[in-house]
Amino acid sequence: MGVGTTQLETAPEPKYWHLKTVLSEALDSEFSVGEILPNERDLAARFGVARATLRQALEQLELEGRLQRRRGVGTTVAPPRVGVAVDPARHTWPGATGDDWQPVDAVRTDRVPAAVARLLETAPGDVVHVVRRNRVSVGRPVAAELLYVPSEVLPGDAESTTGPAHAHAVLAELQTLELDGHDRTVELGSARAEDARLLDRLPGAPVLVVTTRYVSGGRTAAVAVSTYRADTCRLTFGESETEPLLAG
Amino acid sequence: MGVGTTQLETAPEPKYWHLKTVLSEALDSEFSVGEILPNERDLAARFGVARATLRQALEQLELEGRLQRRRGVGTTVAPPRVGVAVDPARHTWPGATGDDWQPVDAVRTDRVPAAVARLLETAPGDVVHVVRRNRVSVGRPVAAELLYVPSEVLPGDAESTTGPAHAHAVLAELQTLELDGHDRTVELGSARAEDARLLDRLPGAPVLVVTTRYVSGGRTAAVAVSTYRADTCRLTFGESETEPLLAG
DNA sequence: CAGTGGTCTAGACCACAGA
DNA sequence: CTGTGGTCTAGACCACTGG
Repeated sequence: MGVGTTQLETAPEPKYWHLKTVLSEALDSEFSVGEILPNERDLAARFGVARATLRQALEQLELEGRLQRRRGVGTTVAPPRVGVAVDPARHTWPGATGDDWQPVDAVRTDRVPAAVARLLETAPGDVVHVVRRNRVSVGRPVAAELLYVPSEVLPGDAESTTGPAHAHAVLAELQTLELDGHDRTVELGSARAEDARLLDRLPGAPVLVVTTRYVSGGRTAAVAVSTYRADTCRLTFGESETEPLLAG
Repeated sequence: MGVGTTQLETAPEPKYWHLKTVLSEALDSEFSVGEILPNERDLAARFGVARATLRQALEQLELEGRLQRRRGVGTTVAPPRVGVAVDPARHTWPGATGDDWQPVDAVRTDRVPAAVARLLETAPGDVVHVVRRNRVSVGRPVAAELLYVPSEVLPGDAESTTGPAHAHAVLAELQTLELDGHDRTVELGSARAEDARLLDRLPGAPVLVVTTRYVSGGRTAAVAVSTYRADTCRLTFGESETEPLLAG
């Protein structure tokens, strides 16, 4: 290489990108999980950048699950992401004994999101039961779910029409059906206000949206839309049922 | 409720959040896929907010796959996310005939990321083949992958040690082994500089990182780290092999 | 070249947690 | 109350695309 050409071709690296790298290495070597970082104003001053630039780096690190920020409290070093099993080896309905979800309540409605209606193949006006469930892992809420079940597919409509009792009733009736199979999609989304509150995050926080379609008797009998915290969760899909391995 | 209490308990909604809602509805009703939006300065002026605030709303919409922004060009309405099958019904090694990946090249190295070394159970200094592969869907690059295969597990070390020929050689040797099973994790990440370039995105762009562990003969024989564009992709995991359904 | 989105600054005020 | 992160502003300049 010629004299002075050392840095040619290198587009100037954005400050926030460089900052992120520096911070990331500092987190590895100089901080331990749970430790609290200096506040944003101090950090920005220390690195000689505007607070907005420093925040851009912190946002990336939070997205990657390295940091956790809480208003009024501070920025702390996040623990490694927790592995959350999404694909139970057993092919069972939601609500089968031993799954990791706790039903909260349920309602009947004839208004479901268009995307869900398309999967359920329901017409406008069809009554659908919506069961809300939460999932907790190691003491922290990790996911919120809305489970949609068309009234048609349930053998006998439960007496209750709302509340926790109705949630249990809908789940119980599902178990009586034969499950032919299911498939799933995973995509990135941002938390709706309601889910954000349950997940202890601000609205718009990044989430992994898992959509599961349950098939019974040749039709889509239920659709579950599960919203996982993207910062703290690593979804695991296991086929080797003997060992946890990647789930650790 | 008493007079004047109508709005109590409502924390003021952030402007960017409200903006996002308004824009989202406008996208549904007044714009079609591929259409180009007014530029950021005009949009900000139209809504009476600073450009930074407008950008915060646009960023969210891009994260959700509603918009696509390109420097020097403009902001366009994104097509619906493309469904990408991650879980082939067939349990096969990467590189089996008919998979959707095209090998690019491969190298031998004794330096692999710590997380990968842990999965492979390799010691520092062990030689590992690293195969780079790309995945294209409907003409667009959707994923980049690094496939790590310890030299030990390959029956005969190929003659070539680098380049496209070596990539094919490593993949071919994998097919001769018996595959016991595999498991996967999915998590949110940000694109490294190299992957970002391949995916036609800026560094740090949100990606879905799929880590697949292939087991053969009681040990982890290979690990694939696949990086999917989170803005344009919806990962599909199918078990009902008869129909595409959710993949559409 | 002109126009776009991407980066960055130096402030300000607000919402929230905890003492 | 103080201190934290969250929101917002009104600028500026840079990097890239396309004609």
